[in-house]
Amino acid sequence: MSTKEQIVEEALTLFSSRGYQGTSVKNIAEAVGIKDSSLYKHFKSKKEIFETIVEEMARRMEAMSHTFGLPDDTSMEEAALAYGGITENELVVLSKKVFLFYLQDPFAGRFRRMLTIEQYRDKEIAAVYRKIYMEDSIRYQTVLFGDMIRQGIFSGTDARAMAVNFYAPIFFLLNKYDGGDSNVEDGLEELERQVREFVRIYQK
Amino acid sequence: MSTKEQIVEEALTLFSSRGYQGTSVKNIAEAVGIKDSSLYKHFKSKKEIFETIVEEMARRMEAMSHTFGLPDDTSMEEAALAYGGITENELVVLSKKVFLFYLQDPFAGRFRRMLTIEQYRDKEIAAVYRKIYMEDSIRYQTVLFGDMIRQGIFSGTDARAMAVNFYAPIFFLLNKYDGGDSNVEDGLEELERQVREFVRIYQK
DNA sequence: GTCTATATGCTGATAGAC
DNA sequence: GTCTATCAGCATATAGAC
Repeated sequence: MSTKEQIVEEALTLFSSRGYQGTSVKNIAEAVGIKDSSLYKHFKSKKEIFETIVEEMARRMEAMSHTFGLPDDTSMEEAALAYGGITENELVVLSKKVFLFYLQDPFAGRFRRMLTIEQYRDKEIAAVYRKIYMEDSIRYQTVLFGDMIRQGIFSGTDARAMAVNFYAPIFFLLNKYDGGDSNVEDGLEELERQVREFVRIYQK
Repeated sequence: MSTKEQIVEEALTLFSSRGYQGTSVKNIAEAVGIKDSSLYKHFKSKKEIFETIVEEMARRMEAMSHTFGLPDDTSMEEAALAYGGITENELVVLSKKVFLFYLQDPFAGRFRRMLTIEQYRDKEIAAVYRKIYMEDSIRYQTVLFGDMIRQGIFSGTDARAMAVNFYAPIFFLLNKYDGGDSNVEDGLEELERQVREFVRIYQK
């Protein structure tokens, strides 16, 4: 890994726990193992490091087919559009994948925490945060559940409300099991419970 | 309002948008209209201001009967325990009250934003955040929906999953309509939609 | 309880040697 | 592309006059 990549890496770790203002250029340089002055050969300012992180994440999200945030989110859509529909257990497995991705993916988890911290000081950051974790996710899943209602896999009259009922508990548990010493396995268990309740409610 | 109260007031406003580290003692003093050195006659350190805010909020939350966060949250419980049960419209009105309280209450809204920002840098803050906005809320509502299932107001097998299905969308929309220029009325509309869907799903 | 003055250290950033 | 040296500004906090 190049020094520039290391800087981005360590900066993201620090920004996601202490925040942008709570992290000094010296902190980042020390984590990388160079002097703070050397860091300016790679980035012209602290702000440029932050912007590079945001651009890098946008690039990675774009690389995934939809902004649901899944490396393989097409599997759900394919399942829904295919003959047999999606089973309850498939939905459980899929939800856990989304959950663990946003929580533990080496980049995505820290990035989400960073945006959570920084959203209130900058309108642009707030817009990015809402787009990724709220608007895009809900929009995509609304289409998905709309399809599944039409195919008779689920009952329901309001695909959007259904999408929120599916995604909001994931978002809620993500924020709950986000801290330092919280147990991820408890989170997965609670998530499974919610997904099974979701299926019980909406199944035909 | 005393100078000390003004300091707490202005500090909360600044902490909730720029964060603790992003706010200087001078910023706070300027907002109050005094010199930064004068501020130290009221608080011995910047950290003490922060701690005073947290204690003040804990005191206010305690003053309300339950940590659901409602000034008059008993109304729902009473309704549930009374003869007729709670109507759909009553649940909509109640949800909007909770939503607007956490979003716009002069103290609660800024306090929630402050904890959201500061949760990752300190385990104690994270614990307070989770207790207030997750554990207490869910625990209280689990009891509530358990009662309502027993009384035959709602169908359901898992009161806890039901509580999460009721509260998670509120939490999600709270975070969504939290930013600077987002429209609160849109949030209320979306909330009402979710509550009506909730009732549709769980009504007997 | 406000002010001015001051101490001390850290901040982001630059210049220039190697 | 790393280092040392240096800068001006701002941070938290204290001392002491009024």
